[in-house]
Amino acid sequence: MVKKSSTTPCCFGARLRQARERAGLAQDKLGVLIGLDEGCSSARISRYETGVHEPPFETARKLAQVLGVSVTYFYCEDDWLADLVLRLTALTPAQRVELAAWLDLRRGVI
Amino acid sequence: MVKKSSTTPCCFGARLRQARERAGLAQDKLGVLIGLDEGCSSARISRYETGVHEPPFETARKLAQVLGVSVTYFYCEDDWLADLVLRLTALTPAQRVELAAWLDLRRGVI
DNA sequence: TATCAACTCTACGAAAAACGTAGACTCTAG
DNA sequence: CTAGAGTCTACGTTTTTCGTAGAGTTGATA
Repeated sequence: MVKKSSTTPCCFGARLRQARERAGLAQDKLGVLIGLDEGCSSARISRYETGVHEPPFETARKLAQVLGVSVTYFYCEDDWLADLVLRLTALTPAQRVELAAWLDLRRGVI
Repeated sequence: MVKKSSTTPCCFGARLRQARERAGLAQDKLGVLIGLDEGCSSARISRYETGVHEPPFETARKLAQVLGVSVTYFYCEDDWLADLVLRLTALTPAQRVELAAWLDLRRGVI
C-alpha cells in the first residue's frame, strides 16, 4: 500500500492536515473533539485529509473551531492567501481599520 | 409559497448570490457558463443560493472562476473577511509584498 | 385586466457521495 | 519480535445531491 506520508494532497485536505499537525493532535483525537464517535473518528479525518471525501460545511466549521483557525482557511487554494487569512483573522479591531485604510490608499476604492 | 426575495440565507449561498448579482447574470445563465445542462441549470444554482444543497468544491471553483472571484470568497463567514478576500486577490505581486511587510510590522511574525 | 416572458423555487425518484464498521498497513519504542 | 500509536481503506448502508418537471413570482405590454 502506497503511503502519502505528509505530502499535501488537494486544497481542503492539505489545509486540514497542516492545521491539525500544528495543533499537535492525532486524527482520532481531533475527530472526538468535534463530536465524532471514537470508533470511526480517525477514518473520517483520514478521508478528509487525503481528499477521498469532502465534508459538509458544518463539519468543516467544527474542525476550524477546534483547531483555532478560520473555516475560510480550509478553502484557500494558494498558500499566499491561506497564510494571509490566518494572519488577518488574528488582527485586532483597530488593526483591521488600519488595514482597510491601507488598502484604500493602494486602490481607488470608494 | 414563501419567497426569500434577495435576503441572504447562509454563508455559501449568500456569497454566491452576491457575486452572481454583481455580475448581472441570471441563475440559468450562470449554470450554463459552468457547464450545466440548460434543463436543470437554474434549479442547481437556486438550491445552492438558498442553502438547500451544498455543491462539491470543484463546482464551487467553476462558479468562482466564471464570476471572477476567488473560490475562497464563498466560504467566508463574516462580511469583513469576505470583502477583504475580494480586495486582496486583486492586488499586484508588488502590492502583496508590501502588504506582507505591513503585517510584519504589526505583529512579531517570523 | 389579461397575458406573456423572464426568473426563481421545489417535490419527486434516480444517482452519487459520505457514512460507520472492521480490519490492514506503517512506523517506532522497548 | 512484540506492542502500541497512528493512519488508511474495502465493504455495505445511509444520506445527499442530481436531473426532471412543473409551479410560484414579478414586471412589462397590449
